[in-house]
Amino acid sequence: MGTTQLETVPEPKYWHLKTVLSDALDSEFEVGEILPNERELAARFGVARATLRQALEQLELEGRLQRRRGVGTTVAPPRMGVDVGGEQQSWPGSTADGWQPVGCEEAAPPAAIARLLGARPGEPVHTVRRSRITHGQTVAAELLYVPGGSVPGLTAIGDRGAPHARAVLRELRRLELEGQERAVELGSARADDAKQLDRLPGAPVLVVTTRYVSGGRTVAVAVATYRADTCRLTFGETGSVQITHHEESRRAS
Amino acid sequence: MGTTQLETVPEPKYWHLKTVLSDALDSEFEVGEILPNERELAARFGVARATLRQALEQLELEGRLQRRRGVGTTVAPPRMGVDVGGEQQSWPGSTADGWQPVGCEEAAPPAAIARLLGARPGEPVHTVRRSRITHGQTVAAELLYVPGGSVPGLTAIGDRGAPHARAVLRELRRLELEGQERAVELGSARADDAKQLDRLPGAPVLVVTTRYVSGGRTVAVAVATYRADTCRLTFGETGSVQITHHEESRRAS
DNA sequence: TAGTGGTCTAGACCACACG
DNA sequence: GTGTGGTCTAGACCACTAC
Repeated sequence: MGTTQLETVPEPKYWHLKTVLSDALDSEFEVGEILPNERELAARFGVARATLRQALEQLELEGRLQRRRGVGTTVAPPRMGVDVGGEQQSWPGSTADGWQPVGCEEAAPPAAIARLLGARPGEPVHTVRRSRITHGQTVAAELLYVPGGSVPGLTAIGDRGAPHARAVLRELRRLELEGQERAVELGSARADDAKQLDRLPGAPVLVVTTRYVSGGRTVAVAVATYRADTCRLTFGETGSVQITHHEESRRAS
Repeated sequence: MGTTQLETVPEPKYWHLKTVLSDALDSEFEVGEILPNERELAARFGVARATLRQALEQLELEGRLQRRRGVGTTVAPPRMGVDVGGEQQSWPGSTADGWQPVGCEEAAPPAAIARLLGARPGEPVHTVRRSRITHGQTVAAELLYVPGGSVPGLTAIGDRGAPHARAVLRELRRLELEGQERAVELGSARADDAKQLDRLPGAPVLVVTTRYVSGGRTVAVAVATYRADTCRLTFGETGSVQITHHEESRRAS
């Protein structure tokens, strides 16, 4: 990537730096390769470390880099496409799509969720925690809120374990699914989700909120947080859209 | 929000600060209200301005704040739900959903797009630029790539204006749409998109890539960048999912 | 123990909006 | 001009990983 000094340009240094690094990643580095450390890079480009970090942060946000404390900065592989079910309506857990229950507890959902579920604020509901694992990596952490009224077959209060989580999902599948609504937005990982995703708290995540409707009522709400750095959410029938935004950004000359 | 000094805690100051500010936003501020400036806030909390900014950046990423240079920091309204068509397959521009053509030019698409379209690298295609305006605000900027072969009705090379963009869309609608695939990922705004969205370059955006299929071939590819700070993408039939991640984060006590 | 990225400081100057 | 957020610097120390 050379020892190029940055010229005096009207655009921010970190922005220019990002471009230079991005090009270098394409031409001079392999996926998984480790970059020189931040102090070294900053010196090489003649900028303060904070400025360099601003460029690295953007590249990490775009999924080009992966940084791990105590280890170093490596070139990230292209984002993996993760299907989040565009067409077919289905209950969570009905297919082997990489989701696996982690645990379950009875807890009062956030006020907004309680409102959606038509539950009294503060009333505890089944709260199933799941992980989605793709290519050996945890790509999403989910909380599924199920009011007791949706799964009347369950009597005993949960034992907080994966078996009980599976029982809740099993009961849910007995209902006829009439429809579901989905929304995607940007968020930052809470401490618990971050731990599950092997990221630091505050890491950028894509939050997928799903509302399950049966019998004209909202019977469950799922909030899944996907790692924004490594995932591309796909909705198509085949999921074969193979463009990454990173490639799109490099306009042809 | 008081003059509380931060105690010595094991968690990062900016993270704690974010929590404090978030609570203050809920209880002591109205939407649109302007916050004290950064130097004032930093002094009030006894931290360096850079540390305070780290907290503000996160809150802006989550759509809680809006910062404008030369103006100040204001409390953002809840994110608006923007429908990106979950069920119905439709050509772009077929309904009055807020999209409006801005211009059109003949240009060589990025290599990845050319590959998808089955076009030779470097071969120019119709490139339609559109804006999506919702509630008076530009929420998305889109580039729609249409190879000449997909719209044989068009003869003359474009005049780079909105009329020609409309002509391309009109011709596209003559084809029978067989299917479409969609993907969503996190990106940062290029300079041109940022300008269209009234944001600074590098602002976080949700990139929606759509592949349109007709006659077994990919006849068009659209890359739409949505403002991640102000938008929640909805895919449901009615789009009535009203939870925001911000509300979800505040777990009930 | 050595080396990495993560956090934090106390300044400085710049670009932009508004009166 | 004045005040705002945006950029940048040159340090310091901390938390974590791996040897």
